[in-house]
Amino acid sequence: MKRIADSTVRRLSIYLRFLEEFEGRGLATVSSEELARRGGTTSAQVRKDLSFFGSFGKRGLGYAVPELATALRDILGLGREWRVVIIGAGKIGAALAQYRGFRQRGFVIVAAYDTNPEKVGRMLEGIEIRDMRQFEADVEKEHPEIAVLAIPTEHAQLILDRVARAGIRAVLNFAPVQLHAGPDMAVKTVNMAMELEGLTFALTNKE
Amino acid sequence: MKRIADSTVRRLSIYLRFLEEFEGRGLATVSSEELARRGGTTSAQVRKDLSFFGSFGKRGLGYAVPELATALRDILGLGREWRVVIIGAGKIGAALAQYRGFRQRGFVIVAAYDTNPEKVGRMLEGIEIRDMRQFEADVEKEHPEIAVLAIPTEHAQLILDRVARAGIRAVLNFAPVQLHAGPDMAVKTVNMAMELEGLTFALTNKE
DNA sequence: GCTAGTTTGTGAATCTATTCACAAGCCCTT
DNA sequence: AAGGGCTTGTGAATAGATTCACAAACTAGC
Repeated sequence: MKRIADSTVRRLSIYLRFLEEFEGRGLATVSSEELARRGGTTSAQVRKDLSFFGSFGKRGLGYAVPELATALRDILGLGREWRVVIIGAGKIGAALAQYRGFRQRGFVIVAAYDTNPEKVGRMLEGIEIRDMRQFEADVEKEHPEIAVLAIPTEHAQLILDRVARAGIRAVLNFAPVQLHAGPDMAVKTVNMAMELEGLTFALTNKE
Repeated sequence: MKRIADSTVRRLSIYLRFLEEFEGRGLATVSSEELARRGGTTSAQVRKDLSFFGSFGKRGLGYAVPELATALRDILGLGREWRVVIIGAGKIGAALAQYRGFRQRGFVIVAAYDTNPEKVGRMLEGIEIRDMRQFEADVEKEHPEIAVLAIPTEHAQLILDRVARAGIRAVLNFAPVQLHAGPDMAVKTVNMAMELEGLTFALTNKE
């Protein structure tokens, strides 16, 4: 398959969100124009994005809402459940563990891990906190597909390597550090400090 | 000033992080090649990024670490303190309130706001939780520059409008929704569900 | 079943970002 | 002070993403 740009995938997520809203309201069809307005882009962009994956619309009419939603869920891999482990049972881990957006989208958090013996054995928002030492054994048994790193910067690369060796191929990283991984890994970093710096840059260099 | 791409600003943040690490280790100079390797880009990209803002290096030698760090802090607007308010004293608000990366970078969280009377008056990680009803009056007195939205999706656009009307020009949004704001506003959205969807897309469409 | 009014799908054109490639400048050695 | 070895800064070339623009395909009204 032709390589799809990251920005395209992000927009597909956005479109899907609106489609689900429309689905809830019982709307039957939607035009690229309407999706574009809501998503802050252009109708040509919407059509181009969709055209990478097929022909979903009817000329003169638009897109059938439930069908397009299903198609997008398929494309994004959301037609199934994904098992997620959270590594790091601190405040960020807790915020993620209770985040409604995850379960809504089919992400099931199977466990949290920590090295702190004070925390191991307790619960984090209803999720069991396990000893990081049993991580590899658990992964072999339970086969989670995604790991979320909510740990201090200094351990992030080490833990990423462990996660990769254990066989998990997708990682969402919240440590404010650039991680390096092999080409078979999908790693996304959410760096809140960096986002804030984008804002201060904008404030500082305003016209 | 010529418009600078978002991706360029992100990379400047990354370079700055490495420079600060090098500064701590007492290294005097660094080459674009070295910065590129650490930051996962190319040396030409590093030099091009910096060239938008001036000439910071010495040919044959590289960049003086402390000087370049200072220059980048200046460019990114990090040479000063920024006052931040957190709106929403839930789990995400708590995670942000205690996030070390912020204070390290000169971001001072002056207050958190919530509408829940149970929470108002209590503390969130050492930060006072105030009634959202006093938000506008407080902003007029204290002039925070940045608002962080850690609130449910359904209120996000309404609160953004209030924040804008109160005179705050920069917003970091954690609600998983596309927000619309005037051109004088700088709004960044961190959408964790969307990042996860980028991962499931990668896992699903692997070669 | 014909016409008017829409809206898609997609090549071509444009715009933006990245990479190439090399002259110019600096340090160090001799 | 001259030559060799690096590394920057930057136009030119390339690659990538977005927008334009229009033929093709559909609906509805008559």
